[in-house]
Amino acid sequence: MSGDQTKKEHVAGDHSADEAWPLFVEFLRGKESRITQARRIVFDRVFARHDHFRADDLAAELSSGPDHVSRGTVYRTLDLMTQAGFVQKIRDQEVHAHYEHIYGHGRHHHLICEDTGEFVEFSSKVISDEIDRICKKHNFTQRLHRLVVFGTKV
Amino acid sequence: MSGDQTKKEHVAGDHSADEAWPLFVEFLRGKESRITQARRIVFDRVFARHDHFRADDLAAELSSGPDHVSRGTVYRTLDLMTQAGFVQKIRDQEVHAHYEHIYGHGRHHHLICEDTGEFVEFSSKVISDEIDRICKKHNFTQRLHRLVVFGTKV
DNA sequence: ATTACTGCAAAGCATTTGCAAATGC
DNA sequence: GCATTTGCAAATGCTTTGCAGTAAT
Repeated sequence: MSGDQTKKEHVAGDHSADEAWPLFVEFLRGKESRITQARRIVFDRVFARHDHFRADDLAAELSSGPDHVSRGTVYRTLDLMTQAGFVQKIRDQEVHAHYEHIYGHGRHHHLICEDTGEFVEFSSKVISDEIDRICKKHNFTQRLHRLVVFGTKV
Repeated sequence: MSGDQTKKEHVAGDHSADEAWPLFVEFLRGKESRITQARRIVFDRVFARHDHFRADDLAAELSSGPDHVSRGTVYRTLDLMTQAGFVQKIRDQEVHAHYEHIYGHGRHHHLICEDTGEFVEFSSKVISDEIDRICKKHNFTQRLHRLVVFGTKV
């Protein structure tokens, strides 16, 4: 294992949720939204996990047991937490699979404007070389990579 | 408009489909699969488009009219074309949204092993700097970027 | 008390699948 | 003629939503 691989060793009763919670409270107050039990439960569970997770899994996890929170509320809370910047949705914008034909195209990447939906394609040898280097370092055989930049065209 | 933005000026009766078709035929033969009308229609339509498209849109487009092909067949053909390397699915692997909490985490990217599902996180200043440079060049204000590398861990 | 939030179950929606009929070989 | 593929419609699986009841302010 390569030394710089991000390690995530956290104890179960991680207290980062406790640290972060007041910030979420502030965020909710700012939106005239309420501080509820269900939101606290979801918030804690998100911070108890230190991996990527699916909204669906979290919802399933919380659908039974003492800290019961319904599916709908889990999704709604996750959305709030995303707005507040506590979680990131790994696949924002792209709700469904998109395709493009690549015959005769070079591999390229996209700048996607969140206002208009326009996109600009670009490619960069600097980036592909760097990715090659990183893969080599991690003994990883690359099949393809994908880079998307979200923002706004000024 | 920036000069190097990829322009895609193609005439309607683009002939790249005709050029590429024999290769697809070869691919299908190699799999003992059949060369059918429906496949040809989908193939042509994909090449007639020069933008990103959704499988669903294409299916809707082909669900009526003279060149009728059913939804199921569109999806199945798109899958074959992906295997054959004529199209790329912009969002492969990730069928549903994943989340991760980012409080206290630096922005990072992932190498995802397609065999085991394992992933390695990494970050690279070289890459973020290059992206900044490209955004600047295109007068683009970046909100976030996402980079994923698919492959196998050896 | 008022208003937002929750739980539930139903609706949505892209995608997949089963199966009888059609088509390619 | 036989096997694969198609079309259709039903099923799937995640996500969203409407609404009546519940909790927060």
